[in-house]
Amino acid sequence: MPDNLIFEFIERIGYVIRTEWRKALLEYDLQPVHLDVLRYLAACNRYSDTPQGVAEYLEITKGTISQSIKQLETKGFVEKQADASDRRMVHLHLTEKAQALLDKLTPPPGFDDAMRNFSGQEEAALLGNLRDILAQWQIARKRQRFGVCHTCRHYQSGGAGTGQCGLTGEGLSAEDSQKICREFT
Amino acid sequence: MPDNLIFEFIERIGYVIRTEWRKALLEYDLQPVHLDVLRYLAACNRYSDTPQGVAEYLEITKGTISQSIKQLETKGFVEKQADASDRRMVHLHLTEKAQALLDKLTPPPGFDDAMRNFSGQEEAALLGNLRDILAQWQIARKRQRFGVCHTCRHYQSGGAGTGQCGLTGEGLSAEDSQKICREFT
DNA sequence: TCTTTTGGTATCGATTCGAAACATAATTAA
DNA sequence: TTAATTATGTTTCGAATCGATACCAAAAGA
Repeated sequence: MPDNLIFEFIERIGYVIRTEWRKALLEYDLQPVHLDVLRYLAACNRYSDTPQGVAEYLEITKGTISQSIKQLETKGFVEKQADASDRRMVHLHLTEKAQALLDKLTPPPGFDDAMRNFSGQEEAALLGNLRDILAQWQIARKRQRFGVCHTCRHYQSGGAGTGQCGLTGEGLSAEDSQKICREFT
Repeated sequence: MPDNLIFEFIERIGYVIRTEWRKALLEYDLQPVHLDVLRYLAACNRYSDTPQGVAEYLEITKGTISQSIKQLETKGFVEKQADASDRRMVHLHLTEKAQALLDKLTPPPGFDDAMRNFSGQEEAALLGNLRDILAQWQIARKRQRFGVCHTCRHYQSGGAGTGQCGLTGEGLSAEDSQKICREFT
């Protein structure tokens, strides 16, 4: 059962990642879920930086995530900004304090050292395999899909990495195009 | 930053694993930590199937794990057995109900499908890489080491997969030798 | 206009988790 | 032997997660 072994190792490494994070977060008086939220906000685009977007990505109910965001706001890691056109919506922005925390904890202490013996070729192969597993699994799960903007069906290239979203009509910078979008199709 | 990308993918797959488990466990009225405990007990040997062993492996305080084990016992997934020689110690055994749950959830639904396109060669390479990362990281972390019995310094081979533990002097079956031990050195 | 949908918040109960205190048994030192 | 220390496990406390549910307000549709 080689499939099972691969699963076991990914799961165990994942567990160690969470353990390292949990211990590191104690100093900041934060819970694991808070880091998950911050990591998502750092990676998502401006259509997806709302409580609902966080809830869908983390597959947690919005009522629950509302509480976690409240904590993050109180502690100065997140700022809320009302949407200009839709008064129901709230956009969430990371503070510098949050960015510093992410820089420190991604990847967690020691992980990079563990990769030191890998060649560039091995890394590329490993990365490709992991990407495949995740992509195939996402398809099998048939869940709400999140994807990187510039690989979306709505994305219209405008050259030099910039583009336009066919769904909203808005222009997208090169940076925008690299981020995760909840409207991804 | 290819290291970072590899980390990101392992972390994300790990997150999806936990999400699938969390949803599946709702039906059984169990929390994620309960499955972690059951998985450890299924993999550890008779020197390590105690509350303390669980706590060390999961890197959670023993007071916390004591509560989780209480739940598992009440719900019929675990049975406690007093140690014959040390009256402080308690050994934890999985019930058939627990074994059935593990069989169903490991790996979680859909994961095997995601591996379908891999060749035997690719799988072997991937497995080797993951094994390396975990091993190197464990060394870098310098934490309490857990390891498979037959790779331990105390293990003395007796042929045909069986052996003897140089620490306790006890005989070890072929099955024992494949399990995780907290006395691993 | 009326209804439905969507985004967000608030509250409840069960549970996790770290921390600390505690009880008991085993081990070590005097 | 006796006393101090260490190890295993339980209990209790407070803060937080999480699912479930109800609720409010704004937007979208009929």
